[in-house]
Amino acid sequence: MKKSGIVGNWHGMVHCESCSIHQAALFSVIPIENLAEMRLPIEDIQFNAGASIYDIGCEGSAIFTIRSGLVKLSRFLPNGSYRIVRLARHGSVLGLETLLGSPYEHTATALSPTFTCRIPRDIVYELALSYQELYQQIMQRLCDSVHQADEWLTLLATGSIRARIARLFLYLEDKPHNSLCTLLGREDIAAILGTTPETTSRIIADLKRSGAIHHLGLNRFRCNIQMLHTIAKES
Amino acid sequence: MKKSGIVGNWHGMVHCESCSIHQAALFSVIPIENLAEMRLPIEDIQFNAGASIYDIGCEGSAIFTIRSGLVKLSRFLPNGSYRIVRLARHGSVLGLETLLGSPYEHTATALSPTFTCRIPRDIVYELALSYQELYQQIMQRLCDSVHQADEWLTLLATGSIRARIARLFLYLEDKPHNSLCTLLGREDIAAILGTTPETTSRIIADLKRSGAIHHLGLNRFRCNIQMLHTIAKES
DNA sequence: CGTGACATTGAACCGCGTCAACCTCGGTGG
DNA sequence: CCACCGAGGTTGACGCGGTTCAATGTCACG
Repeated sequence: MKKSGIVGNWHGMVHCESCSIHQAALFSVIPIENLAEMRLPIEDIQFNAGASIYDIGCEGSAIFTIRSGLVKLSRFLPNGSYRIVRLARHGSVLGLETLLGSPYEHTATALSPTFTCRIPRDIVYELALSYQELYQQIMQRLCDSVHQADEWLTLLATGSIRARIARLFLYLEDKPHNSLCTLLGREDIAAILGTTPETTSRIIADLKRSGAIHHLGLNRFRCNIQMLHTIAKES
Repeated sequence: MKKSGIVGNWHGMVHCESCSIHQAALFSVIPIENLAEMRLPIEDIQFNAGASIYDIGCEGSAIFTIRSGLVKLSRFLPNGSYRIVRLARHGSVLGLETLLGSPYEHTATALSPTFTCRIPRDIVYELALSYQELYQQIMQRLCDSVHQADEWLTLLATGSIRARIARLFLYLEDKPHNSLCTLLGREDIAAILGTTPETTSRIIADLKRSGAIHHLGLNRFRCNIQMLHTIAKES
């Protein structure tokens, strides 16, 4: 899970035209043959678990596409506590606010080994001149972020902690591999739900006892979707 | 505060070129003389306090610019409770998700008499063809929404209810008319903060006693900004 | 003057935070 | 190879903050 390095590792320039997630990526609107001949200065950067991708308040000049991995976006309160406001995965784009001239609005931290493409802001501007559909793509991403944020608030910041944890399990469930779920560290869960690691731990133990989830080792769980849905509706 | 009608009242077509909030509006990027000759099918619609502007899940074909008034955007939970996820005021644009083909993602309800311009989606598409800067405008609005949502979560859904209420006062303060603040009904406040009307009422009474706020009648308050900031930092 | 919607207050209960002890497990060094 | 160590997870006891339910107060409006 965790290795030595804290900062991202540069791994050379990427070839968008042969990207594994091309069809899900921002530049999917650009014909592959054109991408191939453009030689864009897009870098492949990897982050170990725990590494920071960028920090809140920093003037950035690039966005990041996540090819694989899991990233948390956090914000801080005057009193020093913090809250995770979103998770980003495969296909997400981070730091879109820099396209509009704002500094980064979150601290982005890798939760698992994460592979990203760093795309300089100016490249996006340039491409948008020739490919107006790129605007649609960006608008779509922003719209998705708004939707995600609103759902986050209603699902994961409302009601009893028990219900929130059930909703988090359902939220994290790998839909393809049915009813399997990889959970985060207790402190991260607490920062998502607005509670404490202790309460989190207690309630998860409770869910295990009641049979709503089964521990498979190393934070992997098999979920009883039915029961979790019932609990999610409570309170 | 509340009159008879529940639905919006149609008040004729608007003249964008002479709009009171033109410089803050979506179409500010379009030269006034061009706006004048276009005769856009944009309607002026008013809503009384309590009236619904649109409902979550409905297929919409228009966005709304708020010329004046106050609007709450709500989402609902499986168990019937609901949460206010954002407030919109003078200059805000509602329903941008329809531009991307999604149904409305909130129920939008006027909290005070509200004057809006209803702009059909197709008009935006059309104008964007000639005025690409319009995309920047829309992206800016979306980005603002994301930022607002994230702040909402960290400020108004985190920490003790006492701290949240203090932050809400600071959030609602009319910056120009210093330290004055118009509060909402207790139930709406509760739906913003994720608590109950009773707790809200109790804590507001407490803040009055401690001198952090002074009641001026009909939900108007004069705030002691210093004290509120101190309380906002607690817990 | 009566009525209904909303705000306030009280009292009892309990969910959750807090603090502290203990356990578990993977990594490290002797 | 094993014993130790430290980080993170678990569990217990206790108290506070916030919910709940119910009664009462307040004000705008018919």
